[in-house]
Amino acid sequence: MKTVPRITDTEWEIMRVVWANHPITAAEIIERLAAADPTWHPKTARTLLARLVRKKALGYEPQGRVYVYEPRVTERECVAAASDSFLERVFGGALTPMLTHFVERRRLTRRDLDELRALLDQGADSSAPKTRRPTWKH
Amino acid sequence: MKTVPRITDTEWEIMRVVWANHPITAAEIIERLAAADPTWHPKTARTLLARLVRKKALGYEPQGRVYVYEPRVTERECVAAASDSFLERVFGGALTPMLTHFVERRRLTRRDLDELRALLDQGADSSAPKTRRPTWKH
DNA sequence: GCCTCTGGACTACGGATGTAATCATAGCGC
DNA sequence: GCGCTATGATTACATCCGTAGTCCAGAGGC
Repeated sequence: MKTVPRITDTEWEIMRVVWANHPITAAEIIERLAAADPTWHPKTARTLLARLVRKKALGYEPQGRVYVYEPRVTERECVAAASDSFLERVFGGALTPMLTHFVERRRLTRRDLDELRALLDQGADSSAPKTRRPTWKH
Repeated sequence: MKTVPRITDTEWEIMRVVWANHPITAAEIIERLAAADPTWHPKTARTLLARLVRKKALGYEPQGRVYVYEPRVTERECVAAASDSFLERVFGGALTPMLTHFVERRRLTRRDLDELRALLDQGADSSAPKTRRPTWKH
């Protein structure tokens, strides 16, 4: 099982841009970041790009005198890793309480609910390792 | 809206022990941590306790010559804050994709599924907020 | 050809984090 | 009474993170 590098808060913003637009130059990444949030400083973005390369979350290819970036980890992998880590940290690994928590926040539209119901129906037949029950009651 | 202090990975382990067992002394916290994971070093735990007090996540009361700790933030608050932050970071704030992701991992028992279905049904009755549409896209 | 500008490389720096060791002090066993 | 021990206080320290600034070399304008 491949281990993905740990992506930090701000790094996620960069990764999302790259995943959605690769191959992409630093200049364009910076432009898109700034479009979404004008407080992004170009230097900061470049530093983070370098760090992501060092972490092997991104790769690049010199193209003339600039670099063109590519993800070296998929969004799926990273989402899965971050999700596992979150689940473990906050819910002690217990999946159902976590889902319960989110569903209870009731910010779901009727359509969301239908969608999820359909998903649950599909999921009904799969083998399921039991999740660790949390010590606290929900 | 009260802002809860940011609880880090290892701090969560301590907080879970305190939430489940307060009021509780440092010695007992350390004992419980070590029981769950023998690699916990007492000194490390004490450092983290001090930090959690500084962050006002915990409070204490001298009881003879030892401290008795109490949470100063509820588990609910912290779970909600951590969940929001996770949702924002990894899913850009989009709730349904997040739920979809977890349900798709198919680690749910049939009973979990039933439970969730029941929850969804409840949610459907109680005002599906089509007026309070969130700003983020699904 | 020279100067400027841009893009990547390297440097900076305070605060957070994980992991612990050292210090000082107050009881407790003897 | 006195030293050992447990407990909280203080200190340590390498990394990581967010946020930039400085340095240097090549490309282009003129």
